[in-house]
Amino acid sequence: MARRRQSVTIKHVAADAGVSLQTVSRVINNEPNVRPKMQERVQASIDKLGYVPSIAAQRMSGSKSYLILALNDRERTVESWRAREGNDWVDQMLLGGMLTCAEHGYRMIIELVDTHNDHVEKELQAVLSSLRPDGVMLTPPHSDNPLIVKLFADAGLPFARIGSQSRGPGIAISMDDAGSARKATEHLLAYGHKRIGFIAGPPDYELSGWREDGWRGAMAKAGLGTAGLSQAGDFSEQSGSVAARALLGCAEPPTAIIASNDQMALGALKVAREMSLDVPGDLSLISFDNSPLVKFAQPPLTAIDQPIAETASVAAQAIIEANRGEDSNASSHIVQARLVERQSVALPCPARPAPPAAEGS
Amino acid sequence: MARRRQSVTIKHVAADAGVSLQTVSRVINNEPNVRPKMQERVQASIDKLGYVPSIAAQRMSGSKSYLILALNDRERTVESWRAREGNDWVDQMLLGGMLTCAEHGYRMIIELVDTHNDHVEKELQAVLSSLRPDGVMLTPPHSDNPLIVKLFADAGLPFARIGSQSRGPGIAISMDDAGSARKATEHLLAYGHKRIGFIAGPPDYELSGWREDGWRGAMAKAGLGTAGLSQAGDFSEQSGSVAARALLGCAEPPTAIIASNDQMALGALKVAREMSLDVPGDLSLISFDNSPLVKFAQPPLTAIDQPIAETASVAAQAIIEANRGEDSNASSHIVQARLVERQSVALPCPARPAPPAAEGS
DNA sequence: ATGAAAGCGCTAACAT
DNA sequence: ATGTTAGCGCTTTCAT
Repeated sequence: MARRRQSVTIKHVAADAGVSLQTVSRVINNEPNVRPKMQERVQASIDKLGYVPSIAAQRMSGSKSYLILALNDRERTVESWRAREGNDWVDQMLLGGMLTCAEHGYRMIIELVDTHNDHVEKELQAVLSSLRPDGVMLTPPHSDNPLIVKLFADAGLPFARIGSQSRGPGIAISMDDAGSARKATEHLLAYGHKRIGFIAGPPDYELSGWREDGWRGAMAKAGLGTAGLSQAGDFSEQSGSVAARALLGCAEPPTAIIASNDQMALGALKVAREMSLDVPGDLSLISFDNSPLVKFAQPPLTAIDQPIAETASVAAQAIIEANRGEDSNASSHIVQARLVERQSVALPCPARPAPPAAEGS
Repeated sequence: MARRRQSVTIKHVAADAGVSLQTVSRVINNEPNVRPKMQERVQASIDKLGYVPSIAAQRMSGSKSYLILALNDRERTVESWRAREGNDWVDQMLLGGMLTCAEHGYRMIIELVDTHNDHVEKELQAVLSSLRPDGVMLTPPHSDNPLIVKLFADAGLPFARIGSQSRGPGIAISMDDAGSARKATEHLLAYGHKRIGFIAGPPDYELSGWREDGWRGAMAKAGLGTAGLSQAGDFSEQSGSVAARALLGCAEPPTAIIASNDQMALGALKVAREMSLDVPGDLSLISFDNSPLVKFAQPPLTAIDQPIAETASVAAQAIIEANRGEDSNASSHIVQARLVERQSVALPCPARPAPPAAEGS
């Protein structure tokens, strides 16, 4: 029962082909100095015996581990899994990252890190020691964590910072946050909205700022003010509700709201319903991320799609290139996001027969 | 830039503690024959240097790899990821499997296998050779694939067959499919339904049969017939619609339907809407799986929750136990599923003030 | 263009 | 209870 079948090693291949281990190694790694005939003969043996090198052994002798780590925030990830609300960013990372890795013979391993813990560094160092990955993908909010970034930089390990635009070590990969927010704002502007509210994300996520900047920029360009039209949340539905209440409760409420993520948009939608505001009749709504959630909302929400899969794919490619020593001069990438139109945007309320306003018309 | 920081090895620890490599090794692995004093001294050095053994090296010298493979069907998984419809079984497997693995110092790696390929065996053999995992988790429809099962059995590798009840090598882990279907049926029965339709899954999934059996059993026990009340689908929404149309279009249509998965239930829901049948007013509906999808349906669907996370957790534990040589006498596990009540079940249509029936009252 | 030898970090088997 | 030796499967020197 315990007799584990001895698998075929480089020795078997060498013996079968009647060559030295070295030659087999050269063939495996596509190294020069092997005559086509040899190459062919060895390859035949490899195929015949079904030989596949052990990555443990490869790694041991100073070669690659063909492992790429994807670091996610433990608490946030586990919570999202438990909530079962259809948030699928891990799946999208797998879709983009794992498949791209596989294409190049790499493997992606998800690792959850506990940032609250004050031994983050130790924890990460431990993962590196035990797995010796060839590269790492950082996701927000780790992508801009100086401690973490420094650690990988010092380790001389290629790493990608997803959702980060800051300069510094590692490859920064972001979607065009400001541009996307601008796109959303312009979409609303085109519908004739003038008072467009914005629910921002928490300040420890850099992208919160970019998205807000994009909105502000588009408003300014249209000659519109933004005073009293911005509220910050923390990405939770709850906080979206609070922000929406503040926005909609003021003297001159917005006719449209852009929320920095789906959850907060859903929170805003709830508040609209409580206030008997029809979406999109009385209030237009655009959210960021486009997780499955918003497709099933009532009404389905128009959203900026965050291209997580593509981002992860680009990250994987960049890491693999770095591994090959191709010091890709591009140390930062931008992946474009697109606006997915659904049914939460319409002409602004005042443009249609509206209920009498509370005061001053 | 490329100067990869040399990480600390067992040698450094040994030198620092002034002992032999072996002693350090014994401490790491909690082996006997180390005096508490020594143990303490070595541990101090380990902590001080932040030493963590390299799993590559451990694996090389005949020890474990601390890697557990989770095999998923490539096509089905990728399709589900691309569809972005909130189907979260991969996340749930990670939630249950990965966290449990982590608790025991193991790591879970997701691997997608292409069953359509006729070299499945080669593909799997290659993964085994390259990764040398300590165990494998099989998911449907692989759990009952004789070729695959035989391969792992021959390799002497501990493996779990998730969603399988058949005897044979490996640890079979299933939710109580028949029991759950019975539970769903009884729930409907309790509401007074007599004609309860069933949309079965495709026959290549063994659980399709069990679920149908459970329904049939409960009906029989209640003295009710099932003739003309069953239709098979293939787990797609489309097939659910077809099945529902067949069921609802007959002379004596059911007042309630149980669908073997969420997608098919959604298909049935769509048909009900097309036929102007109110759910649950005119038709009660219960689905299987309880993916996020059904929470957001209109109305939210009552469903049997498939406890994927717990199942994966049990699988991981079983594999790890097998690794420890604890030949757990339990070669099969059953994880209970529960019924989540939402708003798609009500009294049967004829029991309430109903629109005049087509004929016979 | 090929092969032989040394060693990666660790543990199993054998001393002591 | 501790240390020594050999070897896991592979790649890197360094020969030839």
